[in-house]
Amino acid sequence: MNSSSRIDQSLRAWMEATMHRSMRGWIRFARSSGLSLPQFSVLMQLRHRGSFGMSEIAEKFEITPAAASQLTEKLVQAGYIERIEDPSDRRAKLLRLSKAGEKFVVEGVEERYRWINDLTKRLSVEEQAKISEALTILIKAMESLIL
Amino acid sequence: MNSSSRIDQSLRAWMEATMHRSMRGWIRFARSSGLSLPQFSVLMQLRHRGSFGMSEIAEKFEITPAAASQLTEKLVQAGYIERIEDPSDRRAKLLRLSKAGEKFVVEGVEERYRWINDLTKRLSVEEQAKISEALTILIKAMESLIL
DNA sequence: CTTTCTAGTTAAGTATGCTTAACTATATAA
DNA sequence: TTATATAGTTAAGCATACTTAACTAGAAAG
Repeated sequence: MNSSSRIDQSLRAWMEATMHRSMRGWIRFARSSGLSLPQFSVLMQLRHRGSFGMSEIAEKFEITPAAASQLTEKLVQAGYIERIEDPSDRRAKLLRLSKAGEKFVVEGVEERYRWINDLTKRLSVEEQAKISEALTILIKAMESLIL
Repeated sequence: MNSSSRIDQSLRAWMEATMHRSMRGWIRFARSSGLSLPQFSVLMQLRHRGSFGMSEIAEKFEITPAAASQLTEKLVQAGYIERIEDPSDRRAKLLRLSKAGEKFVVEGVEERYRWINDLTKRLSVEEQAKISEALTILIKAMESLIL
């Protein structure tokens, strides 16, 4: 079986190790800011992909449009996102991060990934170069995988 | 600021990409099996760390002992974990995966990481070697970071 | 032996994220 | 123009993960 090849093993081991750490930080940050995990996820998606329609939120998170509407409502109330009318279709709404939402998410990401700094500090310049190269390859392969 | 160095950027980009994909698969698998995300997380922890006491669950997930008890109860009912008396302290319970639980989690991990296969198939042998080497360095650094 | 502390359970109540159903408003098709 | 489909909202109800409080049982300390 291919799944037990050396590189697959390494990738899995790395992901196991980082996922735990990252998830914990993520959940903590969301909670400490008074947001639920789904709410925070919506903000992350918005940051990642720019603006979104309501129905795309519903689809992405596999919930009903009603739930999506309620979910985003709270984020609007909190001032993290703006819900504007789509000029090309007046039924539709476009959701996007507000200035405050942008700031909030960036801070969250910063906090979640602070440990990466501690990690890379322990590496020599040559090691860093090797890893950068490897990750660049991986990211490129990942992108082509999605398409 | 150090956080904008090349390697940190690569690591973040890679983690952003993989986290999204992995999380989605994780949530899907948990849901499709009728487990909540916290319940599935407990199973993952048990697999990762062997057996656990109830209070450790509570601590790990930052919930009350009462909640931990209720959480695990469902997993016992479902036959995924065994709750046995700690021989060294008869108040305490040791939680561990049952045979069925073990099988279930392994299948879940398999499903979650299937895409890694698709990814590595796209890489040349040299690329794979480079990445394996890089990841090995990372994993080692990660381990020393935890200590 | 008695007191106090610790591990876990149970029950009742709360919070909330989700669903369905009914609705408004706009777009599209006949 | 009328009919149908689509985007989103609102309200009511449900499921459930969580809390607190009261409890049992065993360990540790006096």
